This record gives sequence, C-alpha cells and structure tokens, in this order.
Amino acid sequence: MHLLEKEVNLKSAMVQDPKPCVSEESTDPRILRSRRMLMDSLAKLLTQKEFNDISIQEIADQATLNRATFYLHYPDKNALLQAMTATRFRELIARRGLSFSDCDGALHAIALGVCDYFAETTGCPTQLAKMSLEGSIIPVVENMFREGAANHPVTPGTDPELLATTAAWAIYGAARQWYQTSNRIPAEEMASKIAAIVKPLLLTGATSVRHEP
Amino acid sequence: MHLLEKEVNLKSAMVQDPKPCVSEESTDPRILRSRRMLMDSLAKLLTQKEFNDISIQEIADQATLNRATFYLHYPDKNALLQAMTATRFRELIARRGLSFSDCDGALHAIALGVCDYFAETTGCPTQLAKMSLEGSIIPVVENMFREGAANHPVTPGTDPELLATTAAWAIYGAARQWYQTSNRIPAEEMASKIAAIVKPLLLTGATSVRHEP
DNA sequence: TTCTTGAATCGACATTTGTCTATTATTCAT
DNA sequence: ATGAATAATAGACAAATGTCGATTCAAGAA
Repeated sequence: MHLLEKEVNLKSAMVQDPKPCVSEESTDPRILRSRRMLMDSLAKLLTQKEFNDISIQEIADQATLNRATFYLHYPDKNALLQAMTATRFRELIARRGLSFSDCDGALHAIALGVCDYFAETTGCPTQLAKMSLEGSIIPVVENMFREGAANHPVTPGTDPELLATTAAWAIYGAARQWYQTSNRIPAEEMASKIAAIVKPLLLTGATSVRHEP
Repeated sequence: MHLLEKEVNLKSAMVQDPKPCVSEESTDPRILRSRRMLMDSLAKLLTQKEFNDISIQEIADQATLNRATFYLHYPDKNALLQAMTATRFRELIARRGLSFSDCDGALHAIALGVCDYFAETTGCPTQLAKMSLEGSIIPVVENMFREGAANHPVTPGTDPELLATTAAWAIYGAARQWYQTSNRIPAEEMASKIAAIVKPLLLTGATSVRHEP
C-alpha cells in the first residue's frame, strides 16, 4: 500500500539500517515506559469496550502518548494485544515461580496457570478467550516443557521438541475451551482433568507406543 | 463508531428486522457465488502478496464484485480468511472421505490431513501457517473426534468432549510446527510421529490414568 | 558539564475502512 | 408470467490507519 512511487532503492546503496527503536529487548527507560503504558492503556480500555471498538488514537490518548509513538513500537493494534498477553502471562508464571523443575505436580501447576490466566483476564467479558492469543501463551508453556525435558533423565525414542509443542497446544486448547463454557467447574478441578489427560502424552517415550505401518 | 445522528427516517414505524443476507447457511445462488468468488479472489491474491498488503477493494475487484458486497458477507478481511480456510480444509477432508469410522489408522489419516493442508496452502510462502487459523481448522478436527467417540463403545471415566478438544489442538499445533520448520520431513512421516504421540491421549480412559490429590 | 544518539512529538497526507441511502437486478413462490 | 423479497450495486461519507519529515527532548557517555 501507499505505493506512491516508492522508488524504493531497495536498501540499495548500502544504506545503513535505520534501526528504529523496535529492538525487541531494550533497557532504555523511555522505551520500557512507553510500552508499559500502551499495554496498561489497552488493558484498561478492554474493561470498558470491545477490542474492535478501540482505536489506536484512544490507546495513545489513554497512555498520554502520541499516536505516532504507538507505531514506533507495534505495527498494529493486534501486535500490542499479543505483546500485552505475553507479558501478563509471563508475569503470572513468574509470580508463581513456575517451572518444570519439581517435575511432579508441575503439569498440574502449569495447567492451572493457563486456566487462571484466562480467568484473570476477565474484567473483559469473555472476548479475549476467543482471540487467538496462542501465539503469546503457547510458546511460554512450550518453553517450560522444553526445560523440563532437559532436566529429565533422557528422552527415549521420541522427539522432546515435538512433545513440548503437542503438550503446550493441548493444554492451551483445553483451558481455552473450559474458559469459554458457561457454568465452569473450578479452575483447580479443570487443571486436574487437563493434567490427567495430558500426562500420558509425556510418558509416551517410557511406554514406547507404536503406530501402524 | 460513526455515530453521526441516525435520524431514522420515516417508514420507521415498526421497521421489520432488516435481516441481512448474513444467514450462515444459504442456498441462494447469488450468495454462494459471491462468497465463492471472494474466497477464490483472496486465494489468488495471496499467491502474489502478503495478507496485510491486500486491501478489501482489491479483493472485491478481483472478484468482480462491489466492495460493499464484501461487507454484506464478512465483517472484515480476517473473517474472509477464516471462512476460506475452513472451506478449503473441509473440502480436503471430504475429498479424502475422512472420518473416524475406521477407527484404526484414522488418527494417522487425520494428522496427515492437517499436515497436507498446511503444505497445500503453500503457493503462498509460509505466511498462512503463522496466522491463527486454528479457529477454522481445529473445530473440524474436533468434530471428527467427537463423532469417533460416539461410535466407540463407551467412554470410561473421562470426558470425551475434552478429549476431542485436546487431541485436536495437539495435532494442529504439531502440524503447524512441522510446517514452519525448514527442511521438513515428509508429511507421511510426520503424520506417523504425531499419531504415535497423540495416541496415548485417546487411550486415557482405557488405562485409567490418575492424578495427584 | 557538554555532546551525541535516538526516542517522543507534532502536523500533515493519501489510503483504507466500515457504514449509509438509494437504486437496480435476480431468485423464488405463486 | 407476475410480484414480493432480497442480493448486488453505486456513490458518498466520517473516521481510522499507516507513513513521513521536521522538530523537541531526554539518556548515557565523554
């Protein structure tokens, strides 16, 4: 879009990369502050109206930042939502000191964490649960399983990477489904059900399951 | 938004519900044709440029439809993408006559179907795999498991619904992960790995796994 | 302190979006 | 074949989006 003769010198003449402030990791207090404020802004607005009815101008206003500043950090509204979700979920995990180290009960704890995240997210009706946040949450869960696999003795015949991916998606899907139903059973109880269902996944290697030819 | 005073004109008295053409199921050939053309349009454009660089005007033009007609059928570009994905995936499943009836080998066949869908989607680089299409694909897979559970003898202690959800998400996540890696192993081989990993999930009831207190 | 870097602001812009109000053309049932 | 119902079109609109160049301001290093 906006193709008014770009005449894009495809970065041709060895243009030094302009390198905007978009470096993912940064310690510059200005950047940290701006991003934090944008995320908080969105979180607050989400308690008042639906995601689609929130404009970037509103987010910027609420954050007392210029609208252009928004684009300095996120390409669009959805990217901010993703970032916010990832941050908040990571904070929840950190708050509980979760990892796969303790190994038993860890599965339950992780499942509970995901369930609780959905529940905590409330404040906003249910909208967020339907909103493709896997990209923000699943990688975090996946990582915990990866680390857990590293600590574990040795992985038998199966790919621990694939195991982590599969388990993470399974847990996320189950928790999301749970959160979307009305008359939910308690999170604790759900976490137990999820753990019970997912556990055999992680034992795959041990029992050496095989498949048809 | 667009709150400019409605000032509903005369004829207002007892306005019959406008009831747009948005009824999900429809046999009206005009509706079917419009939707089909919009989906084909998007599919074609996706082979040429990225999703974000495609405007609704372009989609409408390519479909030789008016832009307003687009909004008669889908609230936004993303909804069309979802619909397109769901349709194409369903067609793939139907083409192969997949269901859970044969019960053994079904798991493998389903996993292969999802892998192949991702692969088939190519034409477009890899963009679509990253794009939160779970909403279009997972429910279809979930349904197959649901039906499979119905045919199955009886479900022991575990919730078949939850099992279907979990298995569907696990398969989708694994297939997506596979498709995003470079130097992919063949789809057949991947489907086998997925089936092997997910199978223990479906046997949960039989082996009566239990969890900590 | 001063200097340099680059983040944040401001104003402006071409485009795109989503929504309206007619009006025309198709479909389907009678 | 006729008419009622409704999908598709056309044009117009306010609002929102994404991008720019120029300027101001704050952080970190000398």
